Amino acid sequence: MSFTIASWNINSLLPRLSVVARLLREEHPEVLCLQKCKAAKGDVPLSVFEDLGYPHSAIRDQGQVNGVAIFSRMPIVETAEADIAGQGEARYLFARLANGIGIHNMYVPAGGSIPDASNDPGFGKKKAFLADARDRFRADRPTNAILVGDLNIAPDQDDVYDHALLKNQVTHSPDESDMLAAVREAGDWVDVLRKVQPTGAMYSWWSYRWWNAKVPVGHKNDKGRRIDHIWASPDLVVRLQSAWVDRTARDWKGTSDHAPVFASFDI
DNA sequence: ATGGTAGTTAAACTA
Repeated sequence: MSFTIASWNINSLLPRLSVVARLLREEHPEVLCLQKCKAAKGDVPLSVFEDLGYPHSAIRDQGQVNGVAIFSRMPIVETAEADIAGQGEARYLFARLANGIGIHNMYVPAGGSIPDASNDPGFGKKKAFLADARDRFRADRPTNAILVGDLNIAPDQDDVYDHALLKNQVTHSPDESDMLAAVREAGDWVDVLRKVQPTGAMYSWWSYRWWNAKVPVGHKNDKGRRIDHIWASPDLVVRLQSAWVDRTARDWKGTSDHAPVFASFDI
């Protein structure tokens, strides 16, 4: 049996219900994790997802900001929230599926505009979030688990279109890349997108300002960054079939500035 | 490419 999970920073769910529906109809993953829903829980039309074959859901909202959600074909048997770093924001949601797999859906703070906590409190908030996430996984090592989300960090050289330019910018600075590695190592997580494609350009986000659909992957004007991630615990990595970015969804009319990322497992 | 676009919301703010 193949189990496919998708993750997408949807950049406001309500104006993008039609693109979400298109993704689910075309790719029909078992689970879809969303970040940045920016919708109050009561405003999410669950019937739309039911009609698409996703009757099970878990939503963590924060009014019209942040917000994460999990939609599933199979029942969700357990959910948990965590207030990471005590920031009081809706950026993390856990769900255990009926097949036993635990899903960690995470939306790391973007981190301001200067990659230095003493000059930008936004970057300090990002670092505090990552430090707490690291400590939580160190204390409770995940098994039979998948972590997905917009982690707002492109850690490797090949995760950005211009390493020399971006190494001094938020999303690709050495400081935050090191902290992301610490989170991953604390949980013994494996980056499955890079397991499938260890080197070479791979991006998941392009600014609305700089997106150019005509530019091929890895071209110098393909101004993307791989900030959306899928990690798996070692016991699931041995079941990994494939992992990919659906870059075509970035071309759709009225879509998010992120592309959805996928991983499939032989369960 | 120190400009540019999009969403929420009604003037800036975040991304």
